[in-house]
Amino acid sequence: MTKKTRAAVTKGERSRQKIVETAAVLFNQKGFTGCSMGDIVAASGLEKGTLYGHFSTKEELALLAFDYAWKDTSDKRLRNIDTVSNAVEKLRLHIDNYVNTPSFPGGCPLLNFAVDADDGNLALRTRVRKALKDWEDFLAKIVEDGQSTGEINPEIDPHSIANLLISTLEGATVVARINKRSAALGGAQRHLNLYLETAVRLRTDS
Amino acid sequence: MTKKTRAAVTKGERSRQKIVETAAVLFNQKGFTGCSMGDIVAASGLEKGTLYGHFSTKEELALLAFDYAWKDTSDKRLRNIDTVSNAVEKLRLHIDNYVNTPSFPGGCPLLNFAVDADDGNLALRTRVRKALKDWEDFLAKIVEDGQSTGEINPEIDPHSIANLLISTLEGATVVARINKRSAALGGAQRHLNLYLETAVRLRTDS
DNA sequence: GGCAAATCCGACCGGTCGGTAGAATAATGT
DNA sequence: ACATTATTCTACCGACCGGTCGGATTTGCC
Repeated sequence: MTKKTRAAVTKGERSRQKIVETAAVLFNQKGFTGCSMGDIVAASGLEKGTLYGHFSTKEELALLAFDYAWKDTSDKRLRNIDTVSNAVEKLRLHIDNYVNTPSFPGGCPLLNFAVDADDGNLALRTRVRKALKDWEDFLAKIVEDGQSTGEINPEIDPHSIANLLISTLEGATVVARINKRSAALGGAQRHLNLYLETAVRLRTDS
Repeated sequence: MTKKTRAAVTKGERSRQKIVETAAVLFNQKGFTGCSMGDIVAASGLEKGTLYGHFSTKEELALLAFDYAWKDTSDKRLRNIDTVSNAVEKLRLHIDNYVNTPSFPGGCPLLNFAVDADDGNLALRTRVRKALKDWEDFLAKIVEDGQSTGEINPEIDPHSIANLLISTLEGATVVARINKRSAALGGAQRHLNLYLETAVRLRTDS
């Protein structure tokens, strides 16, 4: 039963995971420069030497932390999207997930890391850019599929729609965070849904 | 000619101004925690003792720096708006100013300081919130005036429109910054202009 | 020119930063 | 049981952090 296969997970792997989870929250809340390795030590319960046993620099840890935070965020926003076949309905559900699902602690990681890493820190910026590209491509693909089935107006560029959805949602997130009220998010949702129905969805009659 | 009135500005005031200008750029580019007082010393040409002769803490300087950066940004976005009387035209011009005027070094200060200061730093957050409120009120006022003159659909809440414009523009700014391409800003402008014409402006005929 | 006030300089402070090294401990294969 | 390896802990490093302070220098006024 032991063989060469390990018992579930090794202890080091568990520590490693714990560090990434802790760092993801802290970096997302306080920013890369605003969060010290000491903060992560305090919050994780592990010791500094242990952290550097698993990751060689603060930046390397930040990259993994972003990946973790973004995967969590991304999964939430994509929930149940594969259960609806209608393209416009997929977009509406995505918007609803975005607006009504509690976010990763500290708010949208894409926003936080983007603003945090836009000066220098090339590796982190590249990671953020890829995350945005994946998101945009995912939405554009839905639109393209909708255009193929004749459900969506074929005259609109899929990437323009994707960009608009992302921009509006992220912007509303910024405003909502400043105001500490989610009104802006609700407004964005209403606006986008109306936009989808009036300009994106292809009218089959009238 | 000398009297008690000083010759233009005193030297201390010039230094003070230089410090604020330098700090505004640096804080906006690198963030509050990402920018050290040493950085400001190096960039301003003045010495540390001088900085603390004018400002007692880093945070106090950051408050003034934000005010400076925001005033500069705000002025640019409001350029020529008082020269047009039409409400929708004012909004369109504002959007155009936002999209096509080169921003303060480091990007929109509202965005940068908001993300930077959302953990702790109450004073700075309050400042940011007020800046957003002023902006929102300014746009809402234009909409209200437009409703009074019968130019704008009276059924839409002025603050909802203001919020939507701000959210969309700021979100496009985030996306554009990540991509290092302004495509998202152009897309946002086109979308908002269309929105203004189809849903905001009150049709007088048809 | 002289004098006081305003301004500036730069060495210095304790604390914290990211990062390191090696001893101590826990897990594993036989 | 034991040797080996994987993992963690503790103590420490030089650099830099925000902030201080007394002396040097400039400035405005008579």
